[in-house]
Amino acid sequence: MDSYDFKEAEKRIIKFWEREKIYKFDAKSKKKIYSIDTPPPTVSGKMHIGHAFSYAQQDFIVRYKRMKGFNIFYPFGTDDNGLPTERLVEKTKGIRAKDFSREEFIKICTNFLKEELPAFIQDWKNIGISSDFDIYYSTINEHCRRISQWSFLDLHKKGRVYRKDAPAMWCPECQTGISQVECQDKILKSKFVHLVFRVDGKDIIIATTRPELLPACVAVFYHPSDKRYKALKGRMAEVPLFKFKVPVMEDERVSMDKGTGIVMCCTFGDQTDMEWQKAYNLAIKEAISKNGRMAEIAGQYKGMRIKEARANITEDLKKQGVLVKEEGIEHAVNVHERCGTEIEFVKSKQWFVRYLDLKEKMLEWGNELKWHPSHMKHRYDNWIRGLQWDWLISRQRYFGVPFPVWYCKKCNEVVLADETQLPVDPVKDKPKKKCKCGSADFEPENDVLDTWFTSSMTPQLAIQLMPKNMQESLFPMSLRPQAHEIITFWLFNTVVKSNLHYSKNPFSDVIISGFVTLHGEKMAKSKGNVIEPQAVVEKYSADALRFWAASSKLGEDMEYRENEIVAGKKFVTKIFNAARFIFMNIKNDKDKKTRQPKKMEEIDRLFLSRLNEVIENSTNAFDSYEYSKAKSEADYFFWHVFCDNYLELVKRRTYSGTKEEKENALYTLHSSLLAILKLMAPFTPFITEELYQQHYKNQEKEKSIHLAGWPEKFRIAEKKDDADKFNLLIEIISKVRQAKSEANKSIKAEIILTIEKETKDKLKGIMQDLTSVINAKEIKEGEFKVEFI
RNA sequence: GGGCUCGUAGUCCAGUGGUUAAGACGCCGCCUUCACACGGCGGAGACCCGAGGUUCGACUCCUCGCGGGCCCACCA
Repeated sequence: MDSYDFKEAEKRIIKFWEREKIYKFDAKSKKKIYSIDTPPPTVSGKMHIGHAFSYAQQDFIVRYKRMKGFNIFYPFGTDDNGLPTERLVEKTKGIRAKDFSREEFIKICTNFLKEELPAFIQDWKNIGISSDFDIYYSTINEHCRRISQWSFLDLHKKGRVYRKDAPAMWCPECQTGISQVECQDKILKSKFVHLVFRVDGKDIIIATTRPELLPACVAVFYHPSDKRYKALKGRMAEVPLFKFKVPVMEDERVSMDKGTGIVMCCTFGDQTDMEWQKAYNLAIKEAISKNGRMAEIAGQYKGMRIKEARANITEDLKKQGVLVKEEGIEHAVNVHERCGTEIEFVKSKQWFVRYLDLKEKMLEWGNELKWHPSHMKHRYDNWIRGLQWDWLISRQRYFGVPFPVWYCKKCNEVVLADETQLPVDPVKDKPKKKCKCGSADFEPENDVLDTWFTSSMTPQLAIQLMPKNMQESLFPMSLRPQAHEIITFWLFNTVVKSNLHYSKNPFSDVIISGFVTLHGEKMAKSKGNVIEPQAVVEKYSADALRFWAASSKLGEDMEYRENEIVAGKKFVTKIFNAARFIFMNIKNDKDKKTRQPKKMEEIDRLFLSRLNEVIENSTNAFDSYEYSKAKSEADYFFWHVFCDNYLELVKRRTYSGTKEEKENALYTLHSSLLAILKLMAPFTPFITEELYQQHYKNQEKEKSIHLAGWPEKFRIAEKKDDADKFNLLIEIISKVRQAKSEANKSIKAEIILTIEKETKDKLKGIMQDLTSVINAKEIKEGEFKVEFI
């Protein structure tokens, strides 16, 4: 074969891996298990380059562990119960979720996924991810709904979930509660109005952009160190227009330089308002109701839309002379990304997971994990320290895992589903028993669970696909690989859930990958700066893509440059050609010398000694998750030691050496190439598999290089000054090449070389190799000199 | 505003309390019987973001800046 056709080969090799079940988890094996809590990618389109980058990085580790002899449990799931999938379906099908019943919409989504998923998952296969794709879950399927609902029931049993009235983000236009991901920042024009509040007959001026919230005002705040208002502490302020009185209080959350430095607090104004309500146990007043209109307490403004009320109230404030100043401003507000409407906080009944009391324990759980890189733990800690609320898990969406809950119409009692009937859809199904009060008339819970509530169960989602007797040995898992921006969501929630359910951490090690940037920014569809990995694979091969991904350390973001991928492609070509040279000289199995010769040539010994160093360094690097170091060790050795020097040194013997010399050379070439292939197999699984299949399969036990053992050091007699001797040889070769280049001579030009006697003595045993590689007619003693003939 | 992180040749990145600061891409020059021109060899190219400090000595440790990024918070 003259050249390597990666397009043909990679397709063929993927099929080979699938057919031979190379990556199958062996449930019967006695080998030690290494299990991975694989991130389930969100189904919202195609695999993007960031996916390719981080999944390749976790795959390096997994492939290494597999070669190290572990029984690998590497499942694959897709996260498709969330809003992104819902949105994708709506977009692709041109429909709107709210026009369907939940059951209908779920059916549409499920069918859609059934069609789209194989192509979606194929992208992961195409970049050589070595998951056992038969261990598969989809976070919306029955299996996952059952586990997610079980989780809810279990937490309920443990007293960890509760339902209560709480402010929720609400879109008055769409009339639905929304989650944080549905919010968007938008710069809007607004008016800052300065209003007069009266305190003990004195006027104080308060600025606000929301005069329509005046009827919900419950207090006014200033900063404790603000001397202007210090005297007012504990007094009552009279709210303009509405004429009721609220206390003047101090709190550090006020910024002295904003507005007039004194602010009104309305229970559902914004986040801070709600914090104050909670902190000082202030009254709860609702100015805006769910339909987006003014509520009862707005008096004459009741029933008006928000903007209408704002205009009317502003007008009336002016009339009464209590509006002293009006200034136009621009500020960022949260809007509903679908309709652009400003988000309100509205009181409604929501389910929560109670966990604020566990902050100390959460920090301990984090300490018990082994973080790679270690600084990523700070993000976890920092998030916990800043936690202010219990986990709100209800979402007013359609496509998601329903709460396994009904409410008794007669006595309002919460009725839970029975574990045996999971998964349930309360809208469609009925409780197994009557309510305690005897009634059988139930109201279903319409909300669905936060998608993180389900994805925080990924270890169980995967493990429970296995036979019961296996499950215990798979949990906790060995490794959680993921990206850093979701430490506070996915990782945190998984750790919490696992500890609440099972009183232990879900995994022991965590590896955090960075992401791909373009011009310094994270690649994202919304920024329009995406590179499609599919196109990269098509043009340069999956090996090249992975080779590039291996050049960045864990946790480091990397700037995308197409040129870097070229280096990977060159590596593939180079190793193919190096193998071609070797096997040009080894025509058949008879020529293969797999046993180490009794009397080894000095140059071979020196070379293998150097290779041993690489094997050791590479292994150590992998053991501490430093795959990029492992890769550069092997890559450097292959290119600069093996190809640039050793192959040239050994040519004399392979072309014109004695039988013994030749056999010795071929042994070293044959066995060192295998070691190099193995060292590179985690990174470039395709070309290494191809060469293994072509040249090594017959003599090796395993049917794939990826099942073959990780290379062991060669058993040779190593001496202290081996490295010095080898480096000295290479240094001289390099100096001769330099001289030839400067003289514009061919690299093969014949020369007479002069070197110091001392140097010559040091190179005892390898002078003949030196002579041939530089094509010297003679090597003299004296000051270093290169003469052309 | 808070936390974390990064800042090394035109570009992407290695790296260590004392090195001739590594490699790759790009650039320039030379080299074609004998694995590879999808190549080889050689070369040019870096006051290691800035200012202080610790030290006999810092690109490497500390402090403060400046700049990029991510997450969180804020958005009266």
